[in-house]
Amino acid sequence: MLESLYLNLGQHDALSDAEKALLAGAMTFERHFAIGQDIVASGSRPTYSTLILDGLAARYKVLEDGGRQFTSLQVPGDFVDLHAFLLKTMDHGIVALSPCHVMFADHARLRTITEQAPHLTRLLWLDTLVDGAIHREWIVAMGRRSKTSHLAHLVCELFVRLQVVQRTNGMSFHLPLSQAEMADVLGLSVVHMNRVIGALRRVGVVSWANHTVTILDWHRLQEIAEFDPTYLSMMREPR
Amino acid sequence: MLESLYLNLGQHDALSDAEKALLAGAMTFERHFAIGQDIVASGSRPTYSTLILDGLAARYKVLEDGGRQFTSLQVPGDFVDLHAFLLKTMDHGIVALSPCHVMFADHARLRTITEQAPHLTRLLWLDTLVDGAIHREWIVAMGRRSKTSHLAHLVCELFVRLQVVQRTNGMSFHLPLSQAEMADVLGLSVVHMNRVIGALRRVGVVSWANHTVTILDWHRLQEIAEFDPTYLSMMREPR
DNA sequence: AAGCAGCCCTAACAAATGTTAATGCCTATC
DNA sequence: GATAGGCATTAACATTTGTTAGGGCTGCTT
Repeated sequence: MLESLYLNLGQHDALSDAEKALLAGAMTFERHFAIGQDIVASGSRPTYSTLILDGLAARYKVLEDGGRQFTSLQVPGDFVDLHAFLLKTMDHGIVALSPCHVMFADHARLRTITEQAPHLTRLLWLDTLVDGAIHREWIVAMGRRSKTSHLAHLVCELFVRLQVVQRTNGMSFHLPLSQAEMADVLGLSVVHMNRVIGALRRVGVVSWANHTVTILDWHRLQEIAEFDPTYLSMMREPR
Repeated sequence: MLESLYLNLGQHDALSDAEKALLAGAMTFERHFAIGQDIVASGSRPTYSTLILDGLAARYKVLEDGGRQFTSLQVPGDFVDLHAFLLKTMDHGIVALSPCHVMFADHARLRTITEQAPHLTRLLWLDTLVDGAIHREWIVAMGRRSKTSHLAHLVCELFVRLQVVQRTNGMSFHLPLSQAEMADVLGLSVVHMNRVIGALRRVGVVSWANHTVTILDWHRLQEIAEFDPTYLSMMREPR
């Protein structure tokens, strides 16, 4: 059940059986969310953190004019709101972009982990640090990359992250976002999002249909994106 | 000497004298950096984390075409690279934007803190979580705010963060960035950065000269920015 | 005093991106 | 099988943003 979480945390450093048991012990009930449902509401003060077992979710903020911006995409094995364990108040919402199967980790039990399992605590901390590293990469992409490069970078990132938790199929993966939702990821208008996707298709590095992205030329895609996965810390080493 | 750090961490939750002593005990030597010098190099694997005692620094990435993007601004009391304690490899550089007085915290002693001081560990973790929250706010600003609003938001954020560590002077604060550097914060060209600053001046909410920003109309500035400081977690509560 | 470099600022024009609107293709529903 | 709604796509046009170039100011060096 928690295989994705073990794969996610375990990519950075070895995870002992005792630590896996501690994680399992922190879990409480499961739940399913339908597309478009809020998994966590902005402004709430959750007493548990949400682990994605299956599905795709996103953090987002909404502005007064109705504009929405996604600030992250969350894949299976991700805690979508582990930060709320210490930040306490959610300053953004989290929405299900596909049907989501999730499980909740009780904050009181997470606190016990911080008191009794320092190494596991560091791995959970690390998980939120990788989160931050991804945010920084997004900031760079939004500020200084061409839109095509930004999109290419996102495709690279998602492919690699999904591969870690075994959600890729050869060079393909499922990406259930509409172009309007993609526009809210990149910060573009829907029309321009369509142009940019078209551009990436036209150069022949990806095919993209029926919510399935297939990377046709990984080398060239990585080149367009200037993608360097260092920021994902996928190296297994003592932490 | 570590007053700024205590103010920074202490804004979120009470910091005991014992914890202050632990922090002080983790510190090693100090150093000064001149404007433009790299405090931490991209690609390095530091064995200590850098605390700003005084000055302004920034994280940045450089793209192949020479474009630079700042991903955060760091003020006194901030650890600029606390994340490197667990991420190990720096995927970005950190540069001094003003003369910087810094102090280094040894990673081995930070590890000891994670093993013996759970509450302090959570506060350090929290510090990096606020970092992430700021990143998310920047992503929203870059993606969905007008450039004027983005700049206004940045001014609000800096003012509030500097106020916590007592680096404001009434409604003014020192901002030693050239417009070219500001452009690398917002992801704009220098020319457009100049236009946007001019726009904010013209509406009369800030004055901005000699590297000093003065907020003339906080209420209206906050309105333009849609600034809500929740994400900075400035509420003192048990963590 | 002259010269130089860095920075702010502006103008004129080019390119990227947004807006509005329309079309066609699906699929779900009645 | 008719209809409506959601989505991808395109066109035409408006607005924002970037590029290139240059002027003026300041502080520093020679």
